[in-house]
Amino acid sequence: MPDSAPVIVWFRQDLRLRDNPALTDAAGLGRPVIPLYILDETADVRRPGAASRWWLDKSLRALGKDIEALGGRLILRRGPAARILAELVAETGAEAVRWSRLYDAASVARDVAIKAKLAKAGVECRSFNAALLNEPWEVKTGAGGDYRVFTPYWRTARAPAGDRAPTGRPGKLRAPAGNTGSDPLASWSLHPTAPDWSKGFEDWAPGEAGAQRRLDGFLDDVACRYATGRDKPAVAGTSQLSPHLHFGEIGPRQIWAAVQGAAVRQQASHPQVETFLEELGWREFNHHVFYHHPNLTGQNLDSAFDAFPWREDAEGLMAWRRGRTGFPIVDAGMRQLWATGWMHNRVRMIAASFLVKDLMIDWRIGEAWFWDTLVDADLANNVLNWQWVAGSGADAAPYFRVFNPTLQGRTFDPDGDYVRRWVPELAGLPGSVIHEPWRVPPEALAKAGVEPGVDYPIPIIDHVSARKRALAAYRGLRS
DNA sequence: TGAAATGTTGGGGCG
DNA sequence: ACGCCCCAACATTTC
Repeated sequence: MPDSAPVIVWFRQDLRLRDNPALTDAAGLGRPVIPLYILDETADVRRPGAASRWWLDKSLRALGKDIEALGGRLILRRGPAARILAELVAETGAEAVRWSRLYDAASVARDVAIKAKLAKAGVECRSFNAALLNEPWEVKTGAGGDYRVFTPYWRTARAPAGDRAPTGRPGKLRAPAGNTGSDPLASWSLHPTAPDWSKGFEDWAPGEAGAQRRLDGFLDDVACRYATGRDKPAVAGTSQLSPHLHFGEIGPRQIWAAVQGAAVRQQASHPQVETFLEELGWREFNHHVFYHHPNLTGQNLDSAFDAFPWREDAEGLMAWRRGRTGFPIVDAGMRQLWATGWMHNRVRMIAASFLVKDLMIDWRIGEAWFWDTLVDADLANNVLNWQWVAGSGADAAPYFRVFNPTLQGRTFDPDGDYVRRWVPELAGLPGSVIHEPWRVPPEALAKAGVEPGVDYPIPIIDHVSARKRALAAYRGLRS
């Protein structure tokens, strides 16, 4: 290969410069580097939801600036990935392409086809792992199969099989000669207009620097009490790294290394931090299971659930989406999601349980809503976590485990601060009753300025009977 | 990474 | 002093 033939780095869900082996490899070739992002809305790959598109817009802007600082220029192109790559190869004389692997079936199929096509044209392609601690196919049971239960999976996968050290950032990027055409980012319309509903998203800082700040803040302050603090939605007790991880603005190897460093400094907090690592483990586990069962976006892992009598309930679904179910903790979560593109994990479980078990609405409907509204929407995590709640998934919560939204609220939001924040019409109620406004006497409600059914909905369903109905449906599956 | 129903135990009130 | 009942507290099981 001539020294002047460029190498293309095809960015996808690895929007960072550090610990990016595809970029490091390309930069190490000593040839001009063409960083590329393709907006491909024609592929079988599921199109990002509205919240994800908002994030992608900012993340690409940040990546573009970071690349400029190294002397390079991020090229933006829109269209079928195979065609765009072929065009760019023809335009620039590139003789190599580098990328980080994706693991969903549609992306794998696309990438395999692209690799074959480019190889045929004499372009050398190489892919790398930037997204996972372990490749999904590398973790194997004693019998050589794949795992479906988390604990034994994590026992195996937690131990580093190889080098888990993150790599650094390349120095200068050698720019290609000539001017390579690039779309203006704004022309992709990733940011919402008419209306711009993203006002509540402004606390996020998409991009590699924002991800690093988030990790540093977490390790300095929150991590040492993670196991106890993570379940309190009123408190910032989680890392909130999920969107950064999804877009690859930070990688799990970097988090792993940073946590090890921090844990050494604070011996006492090891169990707390171990719980956090376990959450990374669930992310790995989800990708592992999803890789080995690629049709789980539509199919139950446990096929017994194929016969489950899901209900049609347009009104209930609308109430759930809008945060108007009459169950304060559910409504608070759904409104936090709508406003900020994120929901605290404890509340995700409660809200998801409510949709699937109380309303008996198909988990796929909930999955689709989360996909559209979450900034951290990730196919493997979203699909498998929904199946986990529904009871159809891997190592799933048994179906009869039905969350009681009142008890969950009282336990995890004891003072009602989370509800008060996101359901302000209930803010005047004391914490002792804020999770069950229907039990507050009319005079007290009036005093708090709440008229049931006007300011705040009367519960759309009776939880006790809904629970019984769901359990009866579940029993029907067994027989 | 549940909740409710059911079972068991033991302290205290009481005749 | 003793048996009986009540019931809170905790444990177990069931869904």
